[in-house]
Amino acid sequence: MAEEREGAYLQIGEVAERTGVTQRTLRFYEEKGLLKPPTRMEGGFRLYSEEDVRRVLRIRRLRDLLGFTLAEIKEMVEADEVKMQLRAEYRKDADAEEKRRQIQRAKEVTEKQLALVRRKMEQLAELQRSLEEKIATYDGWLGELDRYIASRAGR
Amino acid sequence: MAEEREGAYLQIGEVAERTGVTQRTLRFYEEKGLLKPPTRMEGGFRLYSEEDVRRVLRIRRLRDLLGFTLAEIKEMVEADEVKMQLRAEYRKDADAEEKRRQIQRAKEVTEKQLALVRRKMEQLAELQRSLEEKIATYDGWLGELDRYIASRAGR
DNA sequence: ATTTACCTGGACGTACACGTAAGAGTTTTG
DNA sequence: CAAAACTCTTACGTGTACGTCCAGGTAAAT
Repeated sequence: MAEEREGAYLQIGEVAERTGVTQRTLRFYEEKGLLKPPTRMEGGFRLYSEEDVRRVLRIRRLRDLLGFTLAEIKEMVEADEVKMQLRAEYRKDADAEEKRRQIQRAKEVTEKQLALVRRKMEQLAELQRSLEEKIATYDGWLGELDRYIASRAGR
Repeated sequence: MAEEREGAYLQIGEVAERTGVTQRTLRFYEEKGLLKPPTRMEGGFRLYSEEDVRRVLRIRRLRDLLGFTLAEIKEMVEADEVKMQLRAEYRKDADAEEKRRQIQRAKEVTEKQLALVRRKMEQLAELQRSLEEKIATYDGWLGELDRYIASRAGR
């Protein structure tokens, strides 16, 4: 097996294990632009960082639990890239007006996502309420039935 | 064109229009058991009820906004069927123990759905929080930038 | 009665998100 | 250094959720 914890760089197999996705999925995400091409060994093996692992986990959460498509997730990931980019050159102060426009754009994208998330939460809350109501109905029925069964047995 | 509002029975075209899905999708849902086979005219044309329309809308909400798969939605719809069924013969009292088991089962299914919904809501809340934080960061940057730009203009 | 709009089942096509297999190369281990 | 374990690219396959097209039957309006 591969050496353990070599400087914090992980091969695709270990990333797959840690994130619970297959190697195919990792290559697929790279192909689709969801993961930036990782560094490689001389032989061509991919070397991932812990940051990459976190990103994969985030992608899966957005997909599995929240039902976003990979296209939507890609947008979000790209918005993150912009943020990192801006943060990195924040001090370098190249053309303040241009930077302002970029930030404004990134903010608008984020606000759209937020609006979407809020809509989803409202819908989920409604669904939650109706499910709780349903369970209450079942409990009521069960109680009645149990009383009925008990009364029959008692006779 | 077809007659307007004939006794509250709708043809597939009108249901499609009202629900925003295609006729193909309606037939597909029927094929997959998400919609019970509707009544037909002598000629074979499907006749839907308002109840059917509501069900379609519910299916779409579960799919589009909450990201459930049709298989999951089918389970939910079937649980509803059971509930309707039970409600209908609630008074008829045939075998109380058997009915108890059915209700218990339906309740368990509903509880699983509820647990899933709660997990999704937690994740969404977390995402919401991080998005709000991101926007705050952008706002901070914008404020700084604007002050900088103003100070430059003032000089 | 005929046009016109609508519907039917069946079959093939498609976009998304990967799965799986093949054959060859690379790295690690004994 | 050779076997074992891992990874590489390429390419075709799969399940889901429909879209699209077809030939032909049905319904409503003129």
